Amino acid sequence: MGTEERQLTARGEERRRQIIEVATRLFAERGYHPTSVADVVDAVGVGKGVFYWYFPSKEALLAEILREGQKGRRRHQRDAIADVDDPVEQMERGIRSGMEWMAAHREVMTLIRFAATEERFAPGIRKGEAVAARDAAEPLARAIAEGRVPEADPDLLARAVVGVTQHLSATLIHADPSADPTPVIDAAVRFCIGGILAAPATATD
Amino acid sequence: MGTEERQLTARGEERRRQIIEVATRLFAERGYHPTSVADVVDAVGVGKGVFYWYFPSKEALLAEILREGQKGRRRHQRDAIADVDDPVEQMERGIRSGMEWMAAHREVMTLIRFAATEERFAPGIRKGEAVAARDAAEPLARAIAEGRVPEADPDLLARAVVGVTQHLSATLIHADPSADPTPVIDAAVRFCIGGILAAPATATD
Amino acid sequence: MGTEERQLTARGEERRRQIIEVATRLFAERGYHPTSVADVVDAVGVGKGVFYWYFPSKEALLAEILREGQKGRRRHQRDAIADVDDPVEQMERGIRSGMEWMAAHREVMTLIRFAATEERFAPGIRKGEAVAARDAAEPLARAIAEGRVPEADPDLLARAVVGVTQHLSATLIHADPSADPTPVIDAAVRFCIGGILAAPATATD
Amino acid sequence: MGTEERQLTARGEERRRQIIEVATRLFAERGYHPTSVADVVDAVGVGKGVFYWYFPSKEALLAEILREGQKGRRRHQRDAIADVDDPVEQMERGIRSGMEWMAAHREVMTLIRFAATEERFAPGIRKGEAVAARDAAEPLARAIAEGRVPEADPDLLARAVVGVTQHLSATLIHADPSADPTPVIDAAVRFCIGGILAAPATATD
DNA sequence: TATGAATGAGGATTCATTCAT
DNA sequence: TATGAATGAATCCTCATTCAT
Repeated sequence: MGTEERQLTARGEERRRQIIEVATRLFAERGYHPTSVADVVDAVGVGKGVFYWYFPSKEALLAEILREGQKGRRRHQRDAIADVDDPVEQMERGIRSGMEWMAAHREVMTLIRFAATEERFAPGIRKGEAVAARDAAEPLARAIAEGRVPEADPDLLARAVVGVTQHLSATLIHADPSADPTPVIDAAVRFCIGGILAAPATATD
Repeated sequence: MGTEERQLTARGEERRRQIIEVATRLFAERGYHPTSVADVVDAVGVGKGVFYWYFPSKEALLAEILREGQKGRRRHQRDAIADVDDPVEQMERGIRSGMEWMAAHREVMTLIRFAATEERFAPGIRKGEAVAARDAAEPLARAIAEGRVPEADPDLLARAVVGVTQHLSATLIHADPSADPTPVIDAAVRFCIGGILAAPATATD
Repeated sequence: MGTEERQLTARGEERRRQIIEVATRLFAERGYHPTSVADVVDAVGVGKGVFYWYFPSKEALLAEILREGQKGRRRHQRDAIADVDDPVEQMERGIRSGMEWMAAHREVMTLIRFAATEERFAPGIRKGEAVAARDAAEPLARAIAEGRVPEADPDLLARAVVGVTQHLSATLIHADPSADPTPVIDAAVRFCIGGILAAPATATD
Repeated sequence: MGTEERQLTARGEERRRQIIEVATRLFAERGYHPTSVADVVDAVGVGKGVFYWYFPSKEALLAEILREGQKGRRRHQRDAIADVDDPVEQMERGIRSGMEWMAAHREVMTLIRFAATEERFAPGIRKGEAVAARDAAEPLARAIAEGRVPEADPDLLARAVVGVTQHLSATLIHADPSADPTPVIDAAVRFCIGGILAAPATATD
């Protein structure tokens, strides 16, 4: 009976969640590798075996955290633009909601950024990023088709936006979690929309 | 006699450099933690003692790689704008040269991004980033003062630029090192300049 | 209440038997130590508690399998010679029936051979072997007394027979369970009878 | 640098041998699985890492012991019949020398018998046994061709001989290592030669 | 009877670092 | 300078067994 298909009771489900939360915090604080399984179970206050009752390996736990994180971020962003039609407003809302999510989940974001640098986890991250870029590229493509945004590669623009939002989150917002992130988010939106609307270089010549 | 102040012969200097290069590659490929000192010395083809002759610890080696990397990037960027006066052109040249450097040093960039996620190395990275942001903020501040760029926090704009360039490097340029990075760099420049020039939100109201 | 004296219902008896059979198979296939109690209960499709309801420990389960196996083999052999008086024919029938039993219980035989090599279980195996040797030695002693077999140590001859039959079972018959074991058994009988009837060394001088 | 191709110094070679010897003893005494690597290195009086300097794994160490053992037994047997031409005398000498080797290496023999019962090691053992059977079958085939031994499958006869010698070694000789094994060996030779010379069943009819 | 959950000692293995030569 | 060898703490993981329900 593998760990995967195990049917958990309510109590079990709670334990599992607890481990995920504690591990997310510790991994983000001390790093994935420097944090041992023993650290995690000690922090949870259970025996070592419990970990392996719920997860097949430390690696699988991180993979799950990453998967959940990327899924959560995507859902949050989708919900934020669900009731909007205008593609430019969708873009703005997407940027804003993405940053809000990151501000609220800075630990998961740290792990995602870590995972992107380690070949064992990078493929999963890249896939999630590709999905996110596709999500963001859709309104962009529409806006371009409508002539409201200059012709450009929507995937590239989407990735540029991700770069801005992720980096500002990581360096400015996460640096002081108690501060109000709104000004940074506003600035990020402005910057991104400006970047997207930038007339293509050729047009300037 | 500590490792730090050791006076190396020419041959020693070469060995040291060789270790740094091999380690940079291995750390970037497999991850810092998953790569053992044994892996490094085996790849270099020397005994373990050699490693500890040149570096006091594995951690110190990574720290050195990071330091060198950040220094190199800064120098490259400075050189690129040395003979330019116009702040807007400085910004553009800075963006461009920064991305060129990243394209040519993707292994070091991977390590920098990793190091930013691990508390042991993060302070050094943050310091380097702050310096980079200050460097970039200087022409920005000048441009703002000259009225050529709308009023905004130069540090924030600089960081947004770093986010764009770093992310596009990591996801688009590094993904296919054999492809010509110029189009991506051009688009990044356009995006960033557009973002910088974006009229402040207040102006839109 | 110890596990030993537990009074089992018919269903309980069946469960117990099922565990023994599954465990015998798994132990023989993967080895006793590499097979975990979890493997056994998973294969049976029950929870872990069930195991410890029927057996006090994994070790006790193996001991029981071994005891049952040795008892079964002995009974089978005894039944086979019950209605024969001639000691030489008894010997032949004993060899034949012993090999038949081994062919039909190769998993148990694997466990017996394993147990003989591990000090925790070896004493039990040795005792069983001594009994088997005594069983076989009895007709031998009679045949020697009757002058139909040259003077020799009956216990040693009995053990030689066990060696032949067990090894041929393990290497030739178990190697291809679908093949007809009769030719091998015939040859074993011939070899053993020949060995038993061999004139003592002294006679050759 | 894998453990395999490591070039050892004289001191290293000695260490390696020491580990093999201590492990052989402990594995045979307590069983392979119940003996931990820690037990081995403690008995040798070295740190835990030493083990993995010389062997890639506990399993590899056992495999090596088995390989060496089978090679040693074969060499011993070959040497014993090197200067003999007569196939019947070769058979006798082979049986005798095989048992002498087993008497002198009862620990290795215990491990071989254990390994034959565990699927991870069994293939190697079976291969070794096939070789041994082929070795023994050669003089047998010759004797049959010369009409000095009745027609029979030489491989089967060879395996019967192995069964006799191995079992008598394990149960009678190893039981009391201080006793003189000669009488048992003599009896084994007599039994085996008798078995080999036994007229085929068909001839009796 | 039965199960899911928990325990925690123990096991194999790794690895940064040191040391004798 | 350089190497092979050694160290031993630390790591991930397993597993026999127990327990609450």
